[in-house]
Amino acid sequence: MVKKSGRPAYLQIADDLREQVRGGSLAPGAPLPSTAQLAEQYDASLSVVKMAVGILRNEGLLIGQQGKGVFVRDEESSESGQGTAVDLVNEVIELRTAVRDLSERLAQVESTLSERSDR
Amino acid sequence: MVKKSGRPAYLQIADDLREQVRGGSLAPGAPLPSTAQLAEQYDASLSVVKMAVGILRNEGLLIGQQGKGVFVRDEESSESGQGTAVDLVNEVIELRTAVRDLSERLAQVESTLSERSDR
DNA sequence: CAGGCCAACTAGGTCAACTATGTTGGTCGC
DNA sequence: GCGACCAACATAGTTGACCTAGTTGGCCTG
Repeated sequence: MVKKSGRPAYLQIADDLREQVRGGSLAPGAPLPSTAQLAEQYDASLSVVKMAVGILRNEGLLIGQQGKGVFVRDEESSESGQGTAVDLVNEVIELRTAVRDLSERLAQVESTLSERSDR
Repeated sequence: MVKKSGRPAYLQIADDLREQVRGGSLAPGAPLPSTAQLAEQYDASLSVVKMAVGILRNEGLLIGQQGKGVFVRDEESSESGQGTAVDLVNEVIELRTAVRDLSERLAQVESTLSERSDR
């Protein structure tokens, strides 16, 4: 990261990675270099790399798996945070099923708890 | 931040602030407490507060002004592209984090229960 | 009184170190 | 061969420090 623009390093790295994903140079499902390797590659500290990855992880573009690595998200969506309406719809569908799942599991747990505490 | 959920502190703080904005307890244009005050208020380090603010800043919900403070985005301050869609996006983001949080807590409870019934 | 300087705040960025946790591969003893 | 163990590596989270830069208000000098 030698670019001397006023733009902070962690944003430059995030931009670069985002572009690599969009450009196909990092295919969906493919692993990124390790944090340490990226740090060396961009000539930045571990912290700024972790920040950059954190942003893209927050945007849903990357998925980090502890102990294994960071991977480009496959499946739908991608496209940066504030995406199209289609992304939003998909997100809502996901959330709806997630809520239904949670409700069922909660009911299960609750009944188990009340049974046990009753006696 | 004393909540003992598995959710990391910087996300809990981000969620809380996001909710305060949506709930109107932090009006558009209003300033947030200083970083140091927030850190004390949440009983967290400066770093995690800065991280939380950074996320919301990245989401466009907050606007930081160096030397002055951090303010809740004021409707049409800066373009921010989609206008009304931003509200929906924020709502979805909030729901997503809420679901993730609940999911983790449920998983915690479930594993505790199954452990206990094992013996 | 006016102007300028300075100290005390603010946010933002970067770095280094530590902990926790998960994955993987190799070695050692049986 | 197989299981237990262990070392090396990975992400993730947290903390504390240091530096930059903008803003504000008060104090002091001319």
